[in-house]
Amino acid sequence: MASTDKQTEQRILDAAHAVFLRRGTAGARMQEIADEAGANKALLHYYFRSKEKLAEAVFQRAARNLFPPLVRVLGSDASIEEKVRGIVDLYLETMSASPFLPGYVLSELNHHPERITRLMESLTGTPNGLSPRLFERLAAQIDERVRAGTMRPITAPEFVVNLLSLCLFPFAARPLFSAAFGWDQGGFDGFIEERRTNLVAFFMSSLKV
Amino acid sequence: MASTDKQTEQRILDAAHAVFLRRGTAGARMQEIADEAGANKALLHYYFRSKEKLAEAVFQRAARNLFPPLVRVLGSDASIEEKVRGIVDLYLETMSASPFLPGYVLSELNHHPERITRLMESLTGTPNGLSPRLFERLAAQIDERVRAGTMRPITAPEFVVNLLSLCLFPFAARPLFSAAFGWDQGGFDGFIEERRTNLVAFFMSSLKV
DNA sequence: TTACTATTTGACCAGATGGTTTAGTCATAC
DNA sequence: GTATGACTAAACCATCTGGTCAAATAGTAA
Repeated sequence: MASTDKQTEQRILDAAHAVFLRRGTAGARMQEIADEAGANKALLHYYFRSKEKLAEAVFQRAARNLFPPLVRVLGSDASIEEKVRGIVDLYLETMSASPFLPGYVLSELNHHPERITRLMESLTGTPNGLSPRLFERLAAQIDERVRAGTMRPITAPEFVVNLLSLCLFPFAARPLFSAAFGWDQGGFDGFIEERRTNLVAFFMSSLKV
Repeated sequence: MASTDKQTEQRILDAAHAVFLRRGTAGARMQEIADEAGANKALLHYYFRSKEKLAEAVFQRAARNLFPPLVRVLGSDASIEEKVRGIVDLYLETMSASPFLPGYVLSELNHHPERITRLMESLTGTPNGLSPRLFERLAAQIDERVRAGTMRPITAPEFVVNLLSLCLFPFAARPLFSAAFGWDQGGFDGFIEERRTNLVAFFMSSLKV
């Protein structure tokens, strides 16, 4: 129709994104994606050769949406407080817009470990699985404060794991928490909204000596 | 052969548990479950009518493994410190034994929200979706300390969400973290082992005024 | 217009999958 | 010995699913 080139491919990718996220890769059906894209099933294969290729494209896109900003913030020259606030803001904002993202990405990484290699490469830039470089700056900042006696000792991985856990888990477990605390959509949104300030306070407080 | 009644049914359930957890419900195949159970595909339908029923059974079993202990600890008369330590120990221990559990349960809850109702009922005992009762005791304990000025203000839901996030997320995101920090199996295990003490300290520290 | 390419479609296919059935084996109980 | 219930093996079925193809439909340059 009116859709030329990239228009259609993008439309398909968007539809695939939506369907894969809500059904999971194995549970997603090409037909449903086609319907959601307002397109023909054959057209999906015209642009992406197979379901697997399409899934890969969606995953890469989702991962690119999720991790590079994190690496950027952690590797920056901002202070620890700024980094914490930056990451909390980043994730609570992003995930509010697409709440299925964390669960989807984690599930994919569990079921397709081979994707992790490529993912890490695209994050570090280097083909090797070198990781420490990513958190070097952060580790140095922590070390500095610990030596100065203004922060409880904590390793960089522990720092990152804790922060990401606190940011992402509530979204991955959203149906559970919503049921447990009797939240509707608004209730959950309210919780997240408050969390933008509460979480920073909680996390920074945990670092005090 | 030598296996009577429950023996076999249990064997099938175990196999289904393993397969569903590592493939996800949609990705699991009845044939694979049969193979893993050392049984016939027809036998699966002999004990459980359909894949859906089998999946339901596995989920209920997984959930019963995951949540009731939590409710028990949180509702007990133990002090806040004891509760935190209890939950950390409980989850880091349990999840080390079956690392796919958190990801599986979260994924299921996202894809089959209708199961939550039944789950909550079995947790509270009541058919109604009443939640506050579960955390009443905890809320009172927190309130008490906040009034006494020995604890930063925090709501009971926030408390629970944070604690669960810190306990469960590392397992759900284990492939990611392992790749990011260059951990092999032993590296991850070591991290979790240290976490048993670190996490309690981290969490309690975050509650200080 | 014509010719050529990119895009789009509907019909179709082969294999996989959940599920059923049939026929029969093997203990154990009666 | 025979009836019963657990179990197996294999064939079978209806449906679903990913994937293909030839034909149709723009779109565009000559």
